Amino acid sequence: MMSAEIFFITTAIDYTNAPPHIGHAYEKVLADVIARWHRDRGRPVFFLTGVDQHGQKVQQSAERAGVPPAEFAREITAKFKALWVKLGIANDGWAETTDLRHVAAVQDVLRQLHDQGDLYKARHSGHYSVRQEQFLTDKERNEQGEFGPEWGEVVFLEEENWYFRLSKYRPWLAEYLAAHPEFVTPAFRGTELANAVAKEAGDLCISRPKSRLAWGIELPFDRDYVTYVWFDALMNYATFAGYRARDGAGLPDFESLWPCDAHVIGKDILVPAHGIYWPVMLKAAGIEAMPKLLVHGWWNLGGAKVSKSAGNIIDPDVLADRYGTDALRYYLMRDIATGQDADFNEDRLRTRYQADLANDLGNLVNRTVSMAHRYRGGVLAEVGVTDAEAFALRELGIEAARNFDTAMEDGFRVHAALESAWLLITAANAHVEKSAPWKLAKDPAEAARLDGVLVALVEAARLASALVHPVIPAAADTLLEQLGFSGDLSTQWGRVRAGHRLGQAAPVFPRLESQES
RNA sequence: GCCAGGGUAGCUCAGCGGUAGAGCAGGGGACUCAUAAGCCCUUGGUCGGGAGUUCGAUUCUCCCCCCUGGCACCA
Repeated sequence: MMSAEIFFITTAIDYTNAPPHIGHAYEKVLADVIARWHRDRGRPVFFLTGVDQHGQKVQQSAERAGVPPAEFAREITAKFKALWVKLGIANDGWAETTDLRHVAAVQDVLRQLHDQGDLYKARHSGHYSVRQEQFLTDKERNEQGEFGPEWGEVVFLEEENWYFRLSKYRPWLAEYLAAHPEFVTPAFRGTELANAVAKEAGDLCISRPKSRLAWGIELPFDRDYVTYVWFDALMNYATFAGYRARDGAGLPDFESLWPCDAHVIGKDILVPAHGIYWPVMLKAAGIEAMPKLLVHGWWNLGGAKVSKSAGNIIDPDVLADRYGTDALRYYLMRDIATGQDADFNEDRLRTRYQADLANDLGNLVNRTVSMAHRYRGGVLAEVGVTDAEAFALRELGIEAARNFDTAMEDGFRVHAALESAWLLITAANAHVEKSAPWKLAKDPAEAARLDGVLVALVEAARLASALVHPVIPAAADTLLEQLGFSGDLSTQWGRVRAGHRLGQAAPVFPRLESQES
């Protein structure tokens, strides 16, 4: 009953019409880092991610590939799952929208909304592109007022569809946003959303006739239709958290998870999907507790948006192979301010790896472990803080740990958190130079001081490793193992006990070969 | 067009009311435990332009200029 509140975090589910790129990877790593950070601090976490498998583009891509949509979606899904394993994404739940448990819950919600009068059927007529399979609006007309050749054959079509009474809930949403500035992080995205809500009008079309799109969840009250995108995709955050799940379905207990503490999404799907449709859907379904959104920016390439059509896709799988999972995770977290855009640059990745991971952190641990072995046979004496410099390092370590957590709590500013960890790492490296253990080792009268220096360095290296663990989990585990603190993720200073034995030193971040890649 | 973000050292970017910051790159130095890593010192900026508020503005307000997005189912 009084168990610690579970931190529930999700990512957008990825669309299975094409393989993953760097943007997908960034989002999952960001969510994973936040999840791991909570776990490392002892808070229970439920981390949900997954794939969106239905819809028109999947159906089209499948047709082009000459396979059934289910099979096509399954193949792409496998690529996503494999990449998440490779990148160390430690999700607790996995959402696939073709999952029958999801389908049943979605249909149940649709049935309720239908019963309570929130859905209605209406006839729409207009210009329709056969090639793009969508209705066109005046926005698609060119300067001459015509639909361009990119739309192919355009016909006038009349079609009946089901609509959700979004407009009915708009006043409620506007009020909710005004009263809950914490709904969206960062704040400026909240402003953007509020502006959009003020302009939003009309209802939401939520169906497609099966004659036009068969690959979707059937409307339980009108079997000629499937539900289109929103109720299918957005509901995943609730259905895979156990919403309306049957006993024994193998899903979590919804009551203990909801509301979601962070829906990690890209800036492109805040308005209108997650910022408008999603809260209104929840409200209509009778869920009062609203989730929170964490909206991240994009990785651009040379200032240009990454897109398939521009042909500048960056393959995270290749990067992970080339530099290692942790190096890629570190770069993705360090070189972007959460919420902002950044420019992806492989040279920067290499520089970050070399300077930060190999030279600063890796070398700190390596030289520390090495000296402990060389001067003390790998066993430390228990020594309190003996001199002013060691005391200053300890103070700095305590401050770094505090600042790390503050940065994470305050808008999930991972880049700032890492910066504070690196202040400690840099200070520890400086401490080596200032105390010059190699000199102390030559003077038996300085034995106690040498003990103190080694203890302080091990403490600092251990604390730094524990702090960065959420970002570079595998490497941090190895660093801690070398320091003789396997699995100790405490962010307290003062873990060394008398007789503490260190592991063996070995470079955790080998220098990059000078190469053109 | 509307809305938003960005314009800060050669490069990539933090900061956002109180004498301009980091990393990388460049220059110099002392050292040797270590992945020839690390440490110390250092060159370098009228913080896009203009006006205003203020004792004081890179930081707030207004105007303008450039770039990038969102407003259309691409993280």
